[in-house]
Amino acid sequence: MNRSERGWRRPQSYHHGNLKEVLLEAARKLIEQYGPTGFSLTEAARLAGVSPAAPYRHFRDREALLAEVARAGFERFAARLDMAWNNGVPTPLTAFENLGRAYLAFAREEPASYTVMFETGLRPGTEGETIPAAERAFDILQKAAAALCRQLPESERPPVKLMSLHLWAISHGVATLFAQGGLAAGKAPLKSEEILESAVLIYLQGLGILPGGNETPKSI
Amino acid sequence: MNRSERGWRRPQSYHHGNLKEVLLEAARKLIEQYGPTGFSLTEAARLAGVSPAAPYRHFRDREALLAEVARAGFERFAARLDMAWNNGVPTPLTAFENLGRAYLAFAREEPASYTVMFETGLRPGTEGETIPAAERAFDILQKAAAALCRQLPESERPPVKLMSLHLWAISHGVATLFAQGGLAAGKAPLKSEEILESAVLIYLQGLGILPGGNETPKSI
DNA sequence: TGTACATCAGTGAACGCGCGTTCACTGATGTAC
DNA sequence: TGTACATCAGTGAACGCGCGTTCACTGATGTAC
Repeated sequence: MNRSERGWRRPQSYHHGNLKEVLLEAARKLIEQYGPTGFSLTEAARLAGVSPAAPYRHFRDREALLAEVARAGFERFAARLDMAWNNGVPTPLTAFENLGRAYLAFAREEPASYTVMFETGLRPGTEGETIPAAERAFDILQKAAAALCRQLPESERPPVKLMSLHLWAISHGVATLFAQGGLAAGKAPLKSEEILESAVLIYLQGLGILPGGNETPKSI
Repeated sequence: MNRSERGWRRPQSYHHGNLKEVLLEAARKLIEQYGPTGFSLTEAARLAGVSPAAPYRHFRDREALLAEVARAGFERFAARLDMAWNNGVPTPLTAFENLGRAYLAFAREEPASYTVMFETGLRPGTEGETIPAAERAFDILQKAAAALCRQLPESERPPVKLMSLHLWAISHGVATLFAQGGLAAGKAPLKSEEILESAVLIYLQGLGILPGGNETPKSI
C-alpha cells in the first residue's frame, strides 16, 4: 500500500519526506548569504531541521551537494530559456527579447544557483566533467542567434558561434552587474532588463539585423 | 639615521619589512584558489611566514583585510585603465581598444582582486561605503564613451551614461566568462580580447560611430 | 490479512581539525636630550 | 656620540567554536510468502 493514497497524506510523508530537495533549497539560501565556499553543510542540515549526519544519506560530501546545486540549476535554467525562446514564436525578435528577460529573471531569482553555475575557480576535482543541461542552455542561445541571422542575406551573416558568445557575454555582464544585488545595482538609473534590451538592440543594429535609428550615415 | 641608507639595506628591512603588502599578496593567492569567503587569515599568515597573530598589527580583522584587497585592487585597476585610455591619444577608437585590452588583462592577471571587487553578496556591513578608486575607474569608461560619442552629430548621440553601462557589462561579461579560468574559457574558439573587440565594434556600428560592414541596408 | 525480514532514512554522540581572535610578552627600531 | 625611554611589529600560547565526517544505532517503511 502506498502513501499519499486517498488524500490523507501527511504534508511530507515517508521519514522526513523529500529531504534532498529541502537541503538543496537550504544550501541555496545559505550560499546566497555567504557564497559557495562560505556555506556550511552543518548549517544547511540545521536549516532543514535534521541532524548534521542526515545529508550524508543523499550526498557523498559537501562538494557533491554543491555540484548538485549547479546541475539542478542548469536544468531549470535551460528549461526556462527554452520556454522563453518558444521556438522563435511569434517572431524571432520578440522571442529573443523574452529569452533575455528569462536570463535576467533566473539570475535574480536564483542568485545562489547562478553563482555556483558560473563562478570560476570552483570544481577543483571536477575537471572536464560537463553538465548536459549547460550545453542545452547554450544551444538555445545559439539557435536563437541563428534564427536572427537568417533574416540577413546569406553573404552578410556573421559567424553564429561568435555572435552567441557576444550575446552570452552581454547577458552575463548585465546579470551579474545590475540584476543581482552587487556593486552597481544601485548605480544604474535603469532596470537591468532595459539595459540588456537596449544593448542588444544596438548590437543587432550593428549587424544590420535591425534597421538602425542612428547609423545610416548621411542618407537623404 | 634611516634604514636603506648607503645601499646596504637588507632585502626587507625593519622587523619583517612590508608585511602588509606581503599579506595582501598571500591573501590574493589564496582567494584565487578558494574564493573570498573560503580563504583563511591564518593560512595567509603562514604563507607570509609570520605567526597567526601578526596580521592584526595591520588589519582590524579578516573583513578589513578583504576590504583592503578590494580597495587596493580598484586603485590599480583605475590606474591601469587610465594609462590605457591615455586621454584618447592617438585616436579615441584606438585608445578605446587599449582600454578594453587593459580591462581584460587586469581581470586575468589579478583574478582574486577582480573577484573581491565585483562579487555580489560581499561586504554585509560595508553598506553604502563607496570606494573612490571604483568611481574613478567608471569615470574613465564614461569619459571614453563620451569621446566616442563626440564623433557623432549632436542630435544622434546616445545617452553617455547608458552607453557606459553597456560597455561595462560587455567587458565584465567577457572578462568573467572567457578571460578568467571559468566554465567557458575552453569553450570559446577565440581569445577573449578578440571576442570583446568584435563585440564592441559591432556595438559601435549599431550606434553609427563606426561605418558598418553590414548595416547600410540597400544603399548604392 | 498477517507475519518475518530487509532496507532505508534518519539520530545523536563523538572525533580531530583549523579557524578567528586575545593576551601578555619581547626585542628591534626610532627619538629626546 | 651615548644613554634612557617610548613605540612599534612581531611571537607563541591559548581560548572557544563550528566545521566535515564517521559510527553504531533505531525505528519506520516496503516486500516476500
